[in-house]
Amino acid sequence: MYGGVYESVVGHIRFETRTPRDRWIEAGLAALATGGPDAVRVEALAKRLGVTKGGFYGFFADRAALLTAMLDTWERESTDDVWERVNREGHDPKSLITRAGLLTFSTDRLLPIDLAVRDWARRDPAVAERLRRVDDRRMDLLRQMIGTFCDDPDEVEARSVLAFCLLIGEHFLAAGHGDRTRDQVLRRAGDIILDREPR
Amino acid sequence: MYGGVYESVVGHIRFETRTPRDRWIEAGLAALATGGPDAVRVEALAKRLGVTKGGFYGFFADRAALLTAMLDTWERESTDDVWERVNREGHDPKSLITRAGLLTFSTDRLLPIDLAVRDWARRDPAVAERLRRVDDRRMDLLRQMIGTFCDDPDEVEARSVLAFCLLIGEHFLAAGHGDRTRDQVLRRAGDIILDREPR
DNA sequence: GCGGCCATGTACGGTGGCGTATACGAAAGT
DNA sequence: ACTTTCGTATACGCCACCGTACATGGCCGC
Repeated sequence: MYGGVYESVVGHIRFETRTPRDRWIEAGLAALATGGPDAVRVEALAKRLGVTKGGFYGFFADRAALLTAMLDTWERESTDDVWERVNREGHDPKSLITRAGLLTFSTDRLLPIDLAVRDWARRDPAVAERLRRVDDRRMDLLRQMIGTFCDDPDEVEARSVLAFCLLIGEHFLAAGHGDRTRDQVLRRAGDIILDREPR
Repeated sequence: MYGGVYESVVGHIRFETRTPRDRWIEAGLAALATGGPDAVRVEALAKRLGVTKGGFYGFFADRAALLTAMLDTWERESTDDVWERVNREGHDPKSLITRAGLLTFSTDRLLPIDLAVRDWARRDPAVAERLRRVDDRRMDLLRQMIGTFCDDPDEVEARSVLAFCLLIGEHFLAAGHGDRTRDQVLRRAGDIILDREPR
């Protein structure tokens, strides 16, 4: 029982692959997002992909290699995402922060992975280093935008951290807000960070 | 080779216990803090405690029962901690927030557990419900204190969430701050949240 | 100091996951 | 068509962990 066939290219040789390397990585990231690093299990991914683990070890030396590859693509996609966000939306700094999804953290795909990686980074120094690279880029973006309407560099840094922590912490905060929506509260919090009149 | 003996009391009967229930829970929380829920493994805890798992199943029906008991004590200690923090330190709201360790999140013991529980809650609804109870209490405290110098209830809510997210998010943020210390930036961020002049 | 109690040690079966070895089978080239 | 190639299925040994059954040996009250 052999499934469909997908194309891959290595060097100049074109050959077919039923479940290419990328699909393993994709499944791995999905598992990471749902259940953390410990949920990334070769045999479980195989089952989810409708195959056995037979082909896995042709692409990866072992489970650790998959985890590394997953982090590679996550890091790349995440930084690309930051870049794309800046170019896609206009250049008005404040609206860029809120509208471009810096307050909603854009993609639904990357967000759960991001949160999982953050927790993972607390235990694995190698992951922490990658996360730091990604976070540094995002912070640069925030500093740049907040710097357009705030002169004191210390204050820029403080407001940037505030923005970032709000974006992250929101997803780890379980409390309710009475009659208000989480979104309402977040918008108002954004007004404070951006030193803007509430609408 | 039998180790030391600890006392326990159930009903009116006093008996000895070498590794009482509490010690299993304690070890479980330590493992949770270090490696997440998946790291809480009966045999690993036993090894860490210098015993075998023989006695474990006298205290707990199974691994799940331990996890529940762990969450019980965590929830109790966490809410007690909030209470104690209010009473221990003075009653000046702003200094209470920063000094009482709401900006340092007090105990070194509870913090790592707290962070682990937060990630855990994203996957387990039962954990999420417990976390919500704890967070609601903390948010109440924040609202109360911030309400002493801020009248607009919407703004109180926003600033409270901002404070909370800063406390949590800080530990999930990997970015650096150039020359500045994380603490310096946090203090300045606190100034913004508390609408206070920077010192 | 004797007997019982009870936490612990020991041993076991079952499960699930990792990584390896080998056979199979569909394409693609010749 | 025959062969090569390469992903996949299958089967295996290994190990870690769960939960159970039973043996063991300190404390305790007597």
